[in-house]
Amino acid sequence: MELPEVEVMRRDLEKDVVGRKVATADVRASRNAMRVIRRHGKRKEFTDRLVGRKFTKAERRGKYVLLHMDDGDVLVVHFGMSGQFVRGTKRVPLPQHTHVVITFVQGGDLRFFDPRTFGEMFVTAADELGKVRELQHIAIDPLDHVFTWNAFGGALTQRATKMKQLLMDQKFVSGLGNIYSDEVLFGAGLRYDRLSDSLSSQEVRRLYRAMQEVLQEAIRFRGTTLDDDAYMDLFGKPGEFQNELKVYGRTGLPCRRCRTPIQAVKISGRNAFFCPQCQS
DNA sequence: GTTTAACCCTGCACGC
DNA sequence: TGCGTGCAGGGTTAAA
Repeated sequence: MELPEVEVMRRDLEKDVVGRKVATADVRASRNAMRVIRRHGKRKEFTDRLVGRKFTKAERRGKYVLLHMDDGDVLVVHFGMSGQFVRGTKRVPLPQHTHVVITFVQGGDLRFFDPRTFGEMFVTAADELGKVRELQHIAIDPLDHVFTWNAFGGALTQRATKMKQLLMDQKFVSGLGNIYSDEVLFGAGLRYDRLSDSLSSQEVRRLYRAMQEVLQEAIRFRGTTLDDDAYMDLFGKPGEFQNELKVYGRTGLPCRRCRTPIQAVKISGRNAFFCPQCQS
C-alpha cells in the first residue's frame, strides 16, 4: 500500500471511524497477531490503551496512518504490503489472517488483517511520536504545499542515486513505492536509472509535476488494486487506478503513448517497468 | 556515499 | 493431483 491507498484509507477512517468510541479491543490468538503488535510485549499492553477511547483524528505520515485518541494516545498503523483495515459487524465473518478487532460502542467494528504480516500497529503517546524511529525519518510529503519543485530540485542534486531508488527512499520523499515510482518516472519521461544529479531544471519540473498528477489521480481513482494484491478501501471496495497504469505490470504490452513494448528490469531486487522509447 | 542482498511472511503461478 | 520453487513487496539492517 503506497501513498494514494493510505490516503484513501485515511479519508475513509476520518469519515467513518473518527468520532467512534472503542468498546472492546482484541488481539487474536496467533503468532502473527503478536507480530503485528510486535512493539508491545503483551496483548493487554496494547488493548488497554484502546478500550474506552474515542478516535478524534486520522492523520497520514508517508505510508503511516495515525489515529489520534481523546486521551492523547495515538494508534499508529503501517500496512506493509498486505495489511488492511476493513469495517465490519458481528454478523460478518472475520477475514483470514485477522489479527486485531476493535469494536465500537456505537456498533460495528474495525478489523486489521494482514496475510504477510509486514504491517504493524502500536499505541504511543502523541508527545512520544518524535521518538518513534520510523516516523522520525519520514521525508516531506509530495502533496504537502511546502513541497516545491525548487526545493525538490535542490535535494535531487545533493545526491547521485538512481532515480527509481531515490523516489522509493522514504527518507528522501515519502509515500512512493514500487508502483508509483514507475508511474511517476514514466509521467516525467525519465528512466529508472537516471542519476538524480543529472536532471536538467526542465526535467526536475517535469518530475515534480508528474508526481503531483500521478498521486492525485491515483487518489481520485481510489488507489490501485492489482490481482495479486487485493487492496480494498475501508468498506471492502477495490480501487480503480490499476486501469490507468501506464507501465507497472505491463511487460511486453504496447506503451499507451508510443506502442513500444514495455520492458521490465530488476533493480536491487525490485521490478522496474518502463518504456524504452518514452523514457530517457 | 551508494548499492546490494537478506530477512520477515503467505498466496499464488508455474513446471514436473 | 500434488508437490517444490520462485516471486511479490515495505522497510530495516548488515555487508560490500
